[in-house]
Amino acid sequence: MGRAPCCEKVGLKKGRWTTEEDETLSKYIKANGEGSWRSLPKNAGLKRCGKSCRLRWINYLRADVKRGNITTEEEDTIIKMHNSLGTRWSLIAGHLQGRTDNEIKNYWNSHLSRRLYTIRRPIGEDPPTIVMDLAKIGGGYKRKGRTSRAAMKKNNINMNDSNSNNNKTLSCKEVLTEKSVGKSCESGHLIDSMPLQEESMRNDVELVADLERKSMILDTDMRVEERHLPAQGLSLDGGSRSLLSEIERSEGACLDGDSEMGILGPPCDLLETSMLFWDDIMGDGVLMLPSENSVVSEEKENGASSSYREGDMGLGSCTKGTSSEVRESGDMSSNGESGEWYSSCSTSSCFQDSHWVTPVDEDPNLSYEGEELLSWLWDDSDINGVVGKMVECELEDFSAWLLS
DNA sequence: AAGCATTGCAACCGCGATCCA
DNA sequence: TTGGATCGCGGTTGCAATGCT
Repeated sequence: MGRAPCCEKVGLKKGRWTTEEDETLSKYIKANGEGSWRSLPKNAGLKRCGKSCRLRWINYLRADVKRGNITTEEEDTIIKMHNSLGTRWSLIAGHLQGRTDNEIKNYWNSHLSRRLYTIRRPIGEDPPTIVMDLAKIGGGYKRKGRTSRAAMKKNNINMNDSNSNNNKTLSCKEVLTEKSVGKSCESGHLIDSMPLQEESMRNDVELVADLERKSMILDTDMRVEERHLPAQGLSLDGGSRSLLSEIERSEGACLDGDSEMGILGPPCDLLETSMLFWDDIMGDGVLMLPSENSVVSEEKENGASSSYREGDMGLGSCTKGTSSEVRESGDMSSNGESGEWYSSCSTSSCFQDSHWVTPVDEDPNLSYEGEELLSWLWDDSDINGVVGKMVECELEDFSAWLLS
């Protein structure tokens, strides 16, 4: 026997709520309080499912629901917390007063997940993981379809501002390797349609770096031993502490109370499989290491050898598929030349299973050579060739900046 | 002006967690 | 202890609105 329906569906209204329904629901809850959602519609005289009533109340009718644009500060918080928590929207919403999980989820799916794009390298290859802000990179990207409602209200959106200052525009088709485009993904079609401005590259990289630096700082907040924080000018506020508690609870098995780094310290022998992140490139000196309990899988096909931590894919989920599947799914990683691609969701994949964080200056072993990194960036053998080719747009500036 | 493509977001759905008799 | 009821969450869908051709 299947699960009983949450409510009697016959005769119930679905779809958008009317003003009258909103008023009825609001009046009833103000008079009787929240709860008893199953019986609420009947008692209130609404032809709605109890779940629908609850959703409507929580997301829109409650007095403390904050409407309007997500601010840049809120956006930062969402990005940071998503890095740490993944898609635990209700938890994230708990740290944004007046915002609902549904709103944040929608904002992420419609804005941030499209904008932030992670290019990652299988571990074991001294890999940077680079998060690129496609919206920024594609400064001249013209979107189709509706703009945000908030933006429409303001009626001042101008997606093409960056065009005006650029002399030469390269299409991404010219910039990306054929192979990369062929293995493009959801973001790929975005790239495909976006002109890439040489002039804006440096600014774009800096913007992304700044964005990621902020994320990294929060990750540092959450994961590094607290005694390291003052040296970085950081401290744990109340929200961070509670968040840390959540992380500890959810990742209990990953905590290593005996490690020399304290609450979330890294065993040094994990350095071999370390992952360098964008902030490393930026010189922030923060190294993230994989979690101890991550599974390392080996893929050796067609002569290509690489390893991948399956746990990287966000809260334990990992999908492996063909390029066409990846194309549908968003972020991606290659396992080399095997033709198989791993898809993941959003920037969180960089962090969620990277449980160990330490300032580089705490450990002299944690270093890398900029030249090697640049060499890797130039590698045209797989997806990273995308980066190489993008860098090609402004190689001199990028090289000077990278090695400075 | 019409039709199509695309987006943003409200709402729905299924399922696991929790409550409680 | 058990099982039904309820809650809460995250993923997904549907569609109105908008821009582009």
